[in-house]
Amino acid sequence: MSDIRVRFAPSPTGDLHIGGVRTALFNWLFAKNSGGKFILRIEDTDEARSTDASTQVILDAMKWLELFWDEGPDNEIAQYAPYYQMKRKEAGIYQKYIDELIAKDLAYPCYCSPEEVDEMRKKAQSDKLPPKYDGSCRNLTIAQRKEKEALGRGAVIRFKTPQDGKTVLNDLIRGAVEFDNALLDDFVIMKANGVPTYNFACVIDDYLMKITHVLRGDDHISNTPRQMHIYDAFGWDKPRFAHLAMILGSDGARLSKRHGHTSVLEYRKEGYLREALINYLALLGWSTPDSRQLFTIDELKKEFSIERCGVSPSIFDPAKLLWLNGEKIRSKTPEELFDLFIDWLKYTGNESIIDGWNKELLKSAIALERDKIKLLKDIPHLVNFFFVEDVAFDEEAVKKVFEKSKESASLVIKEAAQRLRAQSDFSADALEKFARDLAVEKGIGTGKVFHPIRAAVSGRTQGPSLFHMMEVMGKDKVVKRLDAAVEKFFAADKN
RNA sequence: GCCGCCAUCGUCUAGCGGUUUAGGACAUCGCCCUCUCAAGGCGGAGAUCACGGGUUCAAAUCCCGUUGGCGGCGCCA
Repeated sequence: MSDIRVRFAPSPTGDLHIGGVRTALFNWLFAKNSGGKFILRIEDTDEARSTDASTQVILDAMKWLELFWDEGPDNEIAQYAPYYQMKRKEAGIYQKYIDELIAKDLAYPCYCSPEEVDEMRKKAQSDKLPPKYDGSCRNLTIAQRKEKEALGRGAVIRFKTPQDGKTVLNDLIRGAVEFDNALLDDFVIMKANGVPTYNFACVIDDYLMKITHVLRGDDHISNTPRQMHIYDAFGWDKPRFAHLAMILGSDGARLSKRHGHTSVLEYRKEGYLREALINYLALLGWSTPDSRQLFTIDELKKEFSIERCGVSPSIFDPAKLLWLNGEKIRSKTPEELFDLFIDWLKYTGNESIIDGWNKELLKSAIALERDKIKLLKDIPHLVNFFFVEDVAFDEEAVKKVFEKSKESASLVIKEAAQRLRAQSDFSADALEKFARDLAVEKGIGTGKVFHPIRAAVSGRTQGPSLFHMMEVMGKDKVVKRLDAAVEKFFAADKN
């Protein structure tokens, strides 16, 4: 049993998106790989934007992907609970550490208004300096503070950031990254409303929850020196940091709505399998020396390592995800696929699609079409012709197969309708023999026999292997459909 | 503007100084298989390893610079 503890700490301000899941996945894989613990912590300190609905969506998405957490919401370990930062705030956890910092003179109240601070930053920027808070309130005397308070000015708490020297982050993925401390300002660690800011709450919680490795997107890399200073202020050991390269959209810009689906649940709705999404995401920023593509989730848990994570950003490629989904679908047994399809119908509220459909027939039909399924949502269209009362003939089938060679099509369908009535062996093999014999007997090509039968029975030019399809449909239905086709297209013909 | 990160086929990547005519996968194209559509098999095209300097007998691999992309610079996380 290792002592490794990692966490995924999303803020519930929207759906769980692709980048977020990738971070969650890598943390989870790392925990599983090392026998460590995976913790889920909800960072809901943005009161304006955080919503319960959003929290629920994140939890649901994690559960769908089966990225189960060892500790977190619904699985609270007393020693570390709660796992929601606002609840932790209410428990006074952060205030205690704020007080400690103030007592040590490592933090101080700042009475400047947001507008005033904004001015400072603008001025610094116009002087070609990094935009910084100017430290006005850094060395206020007690009397001066009282004076400001008397004026009714609310205060935030700022951290006294060291202004000398450099901070070196030894990133597990990137190596040493240096930051000049003079470029950092006294950032806010507690807002005027008493809620801690991200950079503070994150450190306190990671410390309290005994997080050993912080694996996160590299959009956090410049936050890291600030957080490191807080660890130092308390004299705490720091976790190891590892910053993952970002996932970008097709145009190289940050992944967003205009690149298509960004929410995990949208992928679920489309009929992607969790294995496909996980396998695909694992390949975005991680690889093995042999550049292998296909992994089961167990294999991923076994193979994953932070050392093999890449440093350069990657572009999200929907085409490859789609291919991977097909691969995963093909690796399922017909029973598994059937269950997956039923789950998908329930999830999307589309159960009525299969009303009246025979479940065994559906299972067989899915099995027949498996190689063609890219998304679970493809299934209804691929198999619905098995179940309809009257075959819907698509125009192409009628034109290409019935009208082009009307004479032979008519002959074939009429013969088939008549003879198959008496066919006792309705297995695919027997049916194929029947069709081939018919072709020889009438002196026409097998194509001219097979295609009309397919069109008559399914209404389409494309479909599963013809004779397996007929076997699965069964004699009654096949004969009935052949009769109907004769009636509809060839009734007037003499033969 | 300041700081940081990054830079190999269209895309994901392998490569960690010589074994490289830069390998694999997706996408794309062609052929084969074949009752259709897929799936599968085989093959093609696709990368002057962003550019420019070094270091070295030898560089995609190490160093510096340039350019470009991205990220951060909030009482957002």
